[in-house]
Amino acid sequence: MTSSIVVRVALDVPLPRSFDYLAHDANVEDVGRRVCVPFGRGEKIGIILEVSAASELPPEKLKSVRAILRDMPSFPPDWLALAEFCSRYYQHPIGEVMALALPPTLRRRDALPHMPDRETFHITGTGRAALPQLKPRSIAARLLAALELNGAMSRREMRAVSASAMRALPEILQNDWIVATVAPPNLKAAAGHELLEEQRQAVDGVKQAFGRFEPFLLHGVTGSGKTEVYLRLIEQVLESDGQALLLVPEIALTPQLEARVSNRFPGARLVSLHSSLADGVRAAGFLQAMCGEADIVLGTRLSVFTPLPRLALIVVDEEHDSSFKQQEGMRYSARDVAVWRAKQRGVPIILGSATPSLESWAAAQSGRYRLLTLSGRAVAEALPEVRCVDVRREKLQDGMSEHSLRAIAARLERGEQSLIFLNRRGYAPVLACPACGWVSRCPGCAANMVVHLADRRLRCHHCGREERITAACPACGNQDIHPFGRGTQRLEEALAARFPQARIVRVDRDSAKSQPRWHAMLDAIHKGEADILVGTQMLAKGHDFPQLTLVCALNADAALFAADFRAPERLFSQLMQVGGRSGRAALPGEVLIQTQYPDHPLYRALAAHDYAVFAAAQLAERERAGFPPSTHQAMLRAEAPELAQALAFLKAAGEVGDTLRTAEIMLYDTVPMRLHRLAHLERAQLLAESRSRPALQAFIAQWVAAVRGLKAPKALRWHIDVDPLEF
DNA sequence: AGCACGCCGACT
DNA sequence: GTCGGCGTGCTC
Repeated sequence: MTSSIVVRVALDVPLPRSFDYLAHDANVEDVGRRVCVPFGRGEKIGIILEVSAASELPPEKLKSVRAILRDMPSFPPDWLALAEFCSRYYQHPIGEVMALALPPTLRRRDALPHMPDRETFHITGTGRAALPQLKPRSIAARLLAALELNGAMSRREMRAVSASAMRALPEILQNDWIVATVAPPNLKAAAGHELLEEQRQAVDGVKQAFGRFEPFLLHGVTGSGKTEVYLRLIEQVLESDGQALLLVPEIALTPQLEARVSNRFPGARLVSLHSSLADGVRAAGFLQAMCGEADIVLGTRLSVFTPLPRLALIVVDEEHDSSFKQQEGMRYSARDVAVWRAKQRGVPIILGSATPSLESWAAAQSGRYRLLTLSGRAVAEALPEVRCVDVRREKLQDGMSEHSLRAIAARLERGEQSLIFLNRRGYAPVLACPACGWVSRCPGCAANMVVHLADRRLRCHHCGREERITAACPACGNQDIHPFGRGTQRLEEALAARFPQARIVRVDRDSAKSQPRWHAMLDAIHKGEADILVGTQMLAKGHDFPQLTLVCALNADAALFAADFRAPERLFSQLMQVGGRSGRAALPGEVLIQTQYPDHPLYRALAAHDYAVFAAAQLAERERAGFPPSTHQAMLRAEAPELAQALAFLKAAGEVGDTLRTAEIMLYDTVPMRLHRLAHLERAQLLAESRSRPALQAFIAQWVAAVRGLKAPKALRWHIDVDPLEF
């Protein structure tokens, strides 16, 4: 009997299992290594999960690995465990989880990216002694001579001596003619702001938790100095030779924060990671972090999967932001994964927000997270005054109340900026024919196509379809068709007509299409080259405009009575954020909310700047209605060309679910999604819910396994969304 | 997901 | 008589 070595390999295929291969030369060191294996008729790169003596499968079924890729270190056990946790928790195949966690370059058999050049080389005594004996024109001789002359050189400088220097390098190093040294990074921080008492307490609180797991919720309004708290703690982490992971919601926000971090720690090795990076850069950053050569990793949700051997602190900034939740493939929440990871690694984690997610807030209320509060604005400014403008009895002018218009006019006179917040881009939400009732429906989606008058096009904001606007009604030929409703473009037009002297800047996804344009706009606003800003929530995030003293919110009410139970939470957060833009400098700010419900508790809480009151009311309501966080949910969704197909599949899934569920599990009826058709696919969903997370986890594991066995039309797609955000 | 094999319609 | 439709089954 011959002894065999078997490796268990995770492969990027949508199958909920791993694959065994024979590997004669594998050893335990290879766990976590990349491996090239034959699969079907092709070959794939996978990751070795386990090395063992035997397989469950009969030996004749096993193929042999092509090669174990030993060109980089193995992924560490904690990284493998993280992937396995995600696979289990989100019911997603392990190979796909790992593929998603890796930068694309490492999923292929590509050459590894060039790492930053931090080594410097010096000639040794042996080298000096050997130099006269070498052929003078040889590469080795020229390199040694250059090193003798210059003292120390980097790889790049050595390449300048001879293009083939790198080929000669291994031999020269082998002979001890030269030594490589890596200059230690300078981890000294530049001076920060003076801390307020609350900031100091927050910093001290987290400091005491270094070296063990403790989750903190850092609650502080815009301008209260959360970032300074993070920076102080990162400073501490760097001093004790740790790595810090800083997660942020969006790329658009990253450059600002990145600049602030790198200015603060000019000598630290900062890696910034997000999906729009070039493959090589991303892989290099990932490897640097993995080799412990990066001190700070700053990135969007995907960077939660970066291996960090010296991890000492995790920060999730704007933790309530929905962009931490991936909305396709494995629908993970980077915030939740980060908390798990902090626990796994025994490090503190800070979730920071002015308007925490109700999940995090509830955790802080129950004592599971420790609450740290920054109640004042660090720069000693008053919070803006928030007022409701009752529009019930008023005839609005272009969607604006008299009061709002006068407030804008007053700002114009004083040379201050106003911001009009309307969370609806385009010119008008729909084009319609009053004669025959035709409306600009999207043929692929259960939605209207939005009028974009600037380029005379209709656009579906869901699937991206575009059409030219015709002069006459496509149904009846009537020449008199109109845009109905109001978007930012129309608002901009109306304001321009009303305030011809004002410089108006519109900020939405259309006007700030490209990164350079977006930055140019921000810059212009900053320099005071704009009087009125019109925009969507794009304006709400992370930018302060010193001359801005007025924010008007239009059309906020829609979210008050929306079907989605999270709509009020989002509205509160949005208004709080956009309101926070105003009055940050010496000028007091004012926020006007145009509403039909001036006494609504949400607006009252907002006017009082009282998130806690709002959150308590919402949590009570959620508890009453049995919504998260008092319950836990998992959503099974299906999409197919025909709604009946999606419904039938989910109905079958519901029936197997009923046979598997315990009394702790509630299975709802299958229903079409609110946007029931998207890009020609009909979509439906089925909700599973439980007060017990373990019970729900146990149930969905069985359920998904059973659903995988269900037969479905070829064109039908389905997925499970654990802890869904969207309904 | 790919990619095979496998049985029934309109084409050189 | 074949090229090809996508149904179903497998991948260590």
